[in-house]
Amino acid sequence: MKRKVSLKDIAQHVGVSTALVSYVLNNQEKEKRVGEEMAARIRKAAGELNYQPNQIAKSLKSGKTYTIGLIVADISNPYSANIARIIEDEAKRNGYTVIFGSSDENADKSWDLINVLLNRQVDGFIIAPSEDSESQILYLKENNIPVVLIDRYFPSVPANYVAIDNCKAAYEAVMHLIRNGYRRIGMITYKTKLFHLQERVKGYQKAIEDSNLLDDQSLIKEARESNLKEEVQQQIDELLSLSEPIDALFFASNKLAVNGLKHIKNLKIMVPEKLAIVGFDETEAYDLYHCPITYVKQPMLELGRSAVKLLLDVIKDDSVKDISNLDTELIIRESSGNKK
Amino acid sequence: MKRKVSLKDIAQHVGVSTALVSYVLNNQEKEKRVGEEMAARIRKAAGELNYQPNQIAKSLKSGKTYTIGLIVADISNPYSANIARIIEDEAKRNGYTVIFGSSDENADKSWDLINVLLNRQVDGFIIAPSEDSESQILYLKENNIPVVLIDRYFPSVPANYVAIDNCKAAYEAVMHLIRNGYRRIGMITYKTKLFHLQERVKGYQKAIEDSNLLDDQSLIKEARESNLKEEVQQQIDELLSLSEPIDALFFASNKLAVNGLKHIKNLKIMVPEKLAIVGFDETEAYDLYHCPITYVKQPMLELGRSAVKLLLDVIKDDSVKDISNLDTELIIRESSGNKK
DNA sequence: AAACTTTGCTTAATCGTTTAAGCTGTTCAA
DNA sequence: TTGAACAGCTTAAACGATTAAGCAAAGTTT
Repeated sequence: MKRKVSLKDIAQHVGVSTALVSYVLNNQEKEKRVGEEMAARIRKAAGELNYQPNQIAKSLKSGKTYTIGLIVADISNPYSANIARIIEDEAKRNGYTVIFGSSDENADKSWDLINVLLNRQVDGFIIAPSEDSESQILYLKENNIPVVLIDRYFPSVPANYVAIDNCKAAYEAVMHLIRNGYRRIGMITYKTKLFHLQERVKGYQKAIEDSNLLDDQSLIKEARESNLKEEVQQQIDELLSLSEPIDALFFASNKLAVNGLKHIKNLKIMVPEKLAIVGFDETEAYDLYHCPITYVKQPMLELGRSAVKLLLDVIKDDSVKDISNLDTELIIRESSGNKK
Repeated sequence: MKRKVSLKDIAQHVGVSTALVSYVLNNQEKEKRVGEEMAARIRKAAGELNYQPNQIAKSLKSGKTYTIGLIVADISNPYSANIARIIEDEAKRNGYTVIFGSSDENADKSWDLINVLLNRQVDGFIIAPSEDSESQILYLKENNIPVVLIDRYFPSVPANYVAIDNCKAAYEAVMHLIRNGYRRIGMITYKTKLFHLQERVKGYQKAIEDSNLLDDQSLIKEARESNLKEEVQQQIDELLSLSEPIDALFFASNKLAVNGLKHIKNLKIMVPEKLAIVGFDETEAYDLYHCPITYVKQPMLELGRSAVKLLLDVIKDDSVKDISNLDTELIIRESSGNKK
């Protein structure tokens, strides 16, 4: 690799010290009293030699890398990829670049990633924390490393976060089903301690209670990420073969919904006539289902942008802001239509 | 932010020079003849102080950042996100991290990104090049900056690349339709000069010719990325209202296919009875369509991994390897079933 | 003309590492 | 008892930038 042009090269080329070159190229000519003619010569040389400052050297000196570490569950998941894209754009708009890593919902991997990124001196983190990673967030906070949580957070860990009101979102989704005449509503979620998913269950339960429906715990099924496809299939089978089978099904994520819908399609169950469906989060797959799926839509743009803005604020003045939960929107389509 | 522990801190703590600490922590104690007891004390101190080396400083010294710059069209696109994830994993396995950027198929943005990443001293690039970005690749090559192109390449620009044989893949997809009895096969592609998409058209045409079907240019439609939804709809309408309408449709990408399928669903056209469909690239959306879509599957894992391996080879010894085109697989499902 | 002030530049330290070169003291062969 | 060989450490320069401090020459004030 051809060695890059450095400040020194310009200095030698013009016949001055590197200090002068640095002043001029950082537009400090006025404050630092650099001669007009000299400044012009330096700028000209920098242009001719196509000088590009070495950010690594700058970073070492300044202690700032203008880099954000982004840790998501899995960058190949549409939800993560979407957020990543928005964060990328907002970061770029502010002169930051993004280094990312996928934790696979695994606390060990997440810890690894945090360390790798810390060693690369990221200025701060945006993290969608995985289960059992409370201590990692605490560690960052204790060391005064700027962090903003996104999508999820731990009620036990005081930290800046940007998220939706999951309980409310689930509540509204289920209430919508109830209003449309459904009475036996099943829910499929992940087997996890993650607070935001617990909240979705809580919202579901609150809607059931508020509507004086039978609060039947056996209607709530928990699938494990590791064996998702099989467990979702089995759980749908169970929900459908109850003595009082379900007439509606609420999925706690788009991945769960897509897996479930494949099975429901194979079973040739009429949606929404026999079974109404509401999903969580967007995916283009919802549109291709024979009857478009109703789903809870998160304000992705706002989530991503707020996360970056909040992080940059924290990086700037280290103060803890708080962010209110963002509102979701229920996109109502045919899959949750009125019960015949 | 609490200042991090540096080599100097350890040195002072133990009462030795930083050089010694560096030798020990880099496991050069034998070569550099460091006393056993001393080495142990240094290691102990490093552990107690929780020393983490500053990669920025290392990079400045070594000229290596162990960072790969990844430029894709759009990280929120499932194809890009998938590749990104594979690249991330393979990079991590080799001690590299990934900085990414989305070019939005725009040469100016791509040039911006290259410069930003160059200033951050990435050791090399993996790029899915956008239209009209030949000069950028040439620039990198001229400056001996390691680059590997992925998914796409320019026949006019000699460069390392990892890609599939797009012509062959399209040929096989269309031949499959022909073998199943379809005769009027339309194709929807992007309006672009990008070689890999031209190749897909070429493969389509070759299949038509080899089968002695009517080579009708009006069956090939080109939609513009900027106005995709509307143009795809209109073009499907056109293809269906020809005096001799199409009985099969080949989409050059998954994004085109998903947009097209939404329209076809709204038109209530029976697939594959009235219209057979073959798509390009995977998406979970294909599975939820009432009749699962046949598609060309790229060997994503191999593409991503080969790209990283090739790049690391180039970084190591600067020699130009060549990579053969990888094979695709046609995943045959109901949407291209035998013509009744 | 002496005493400041201003202008326009240079010097050198610094960030946290790496690493070639040098310095001391011990051991051992001749 | 001299000096070569070696073990075990330190010194200092370097990577490429930033920036406080200093210095010489010219200009201004009294």
